Amino acid sequence: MTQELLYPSMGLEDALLLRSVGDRRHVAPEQPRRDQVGDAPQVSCFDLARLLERSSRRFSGLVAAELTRLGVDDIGPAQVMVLLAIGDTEVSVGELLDRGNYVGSNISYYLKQLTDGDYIDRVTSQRDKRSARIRLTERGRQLCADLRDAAKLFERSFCGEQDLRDLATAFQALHRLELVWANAARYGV
Amino acid sequence: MTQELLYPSMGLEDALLLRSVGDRRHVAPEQPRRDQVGDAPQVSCFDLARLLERSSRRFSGLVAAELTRLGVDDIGPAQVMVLLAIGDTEVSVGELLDRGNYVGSNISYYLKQLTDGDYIDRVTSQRDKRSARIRLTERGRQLCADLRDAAKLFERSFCGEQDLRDLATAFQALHRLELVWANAARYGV
DNA sequence: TGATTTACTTCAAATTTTGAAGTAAAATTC
DNA sequence: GAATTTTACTTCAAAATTTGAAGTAAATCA
Repeated sequence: MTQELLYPSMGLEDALLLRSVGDRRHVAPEQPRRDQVGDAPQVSCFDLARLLERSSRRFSGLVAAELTRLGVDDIGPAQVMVLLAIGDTEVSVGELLDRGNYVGSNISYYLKQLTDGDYIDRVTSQRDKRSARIRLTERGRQLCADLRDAAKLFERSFCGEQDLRDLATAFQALHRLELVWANAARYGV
Repeated sequence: MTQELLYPSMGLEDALLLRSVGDRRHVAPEQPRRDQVGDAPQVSCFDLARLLERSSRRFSGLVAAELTRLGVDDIGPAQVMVLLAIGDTEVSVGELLDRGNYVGSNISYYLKQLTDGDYIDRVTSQRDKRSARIRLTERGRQLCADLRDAAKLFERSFCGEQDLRDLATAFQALHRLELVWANAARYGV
């Protein structure tokens, strides 16, 4: 996410020794409880959920900073997420709703901003005129590319092999859990 | 998260076959790109970040539903997260800020609501009168307990062994990544 | 054909988040 | 030991986001 390589090869080992933003006090998220010594750490879905939120906030902060650096000031991290959710292909609003688990009116709101900022194009589908087909404009594509570049650079400078494996691990595990939660929303709850 | 066991032993295998909330269309989040066949799937931090958001939203929905069932209508999932972040011990506002990576005024706002709803107690610390000491009231403790019970029940009914392992895996991996991101915010960016 | 459903959008209200003060108590500096 | 700075918050108002209840227009169904 950064282009200024102040600490080109800092890995997590160092990260663990560092202080949080602003040096107010050190980063000390609770550790998951261990029920008995020797057990695998007990993680509740709440522990995980709070970590999800915290990580999201953290990441949004990074994106916001990168947007500032790129001189983009008409959209924020939330809109960027939608942009990235669209990807290279043409999608319908409904697809986006599912992809991000958004609410309809919410996506509409974001799409309006993205249209106003000329990041996306909307064309009504010919075969179903209720449905809007959405894709990135050149500007949108460029922004995504810039962000991806920054991310690549960031990964190379701040992440080790292990971190990248963690990324994939977290993704897979979380993806499975999300399905369980989606389910619970559908039934159960 | 649920107490109605409509589908007592539904595992992820089944989940994969199910439709999303409202049956509008099926759950089809993009898969991470594979650069080459046979490669481990390439996951970018954006892919992960969007998954984090989506999962959070999904989970918030579950908590909201559970709150409704419990007859709690003066606070929402966001406040619950703060409540859970407090835990069994007495904490300062600053500690909470770090735990959830919140902004100061934001936590203040939540704490006010939680105080109004009698979920927490705030006492000014004697040794540092600027600092507020915060802990759960009986009501707060009870709510947390109820939620944890619901989660336990939910886990038992909806999650298999693999899911629980995933929970732990995701937590650990994400925890590491969060540190990298925290770092980037501190330096780099 | 008329009724219903789907795929969205709009709008207004409620909620949440941010940022720029402000306050009061430590801790530092002079 | 008085003045300054820093810390640990709170408050307030503005901005951003989210929700929910319409509304519209096109498809589909009966």
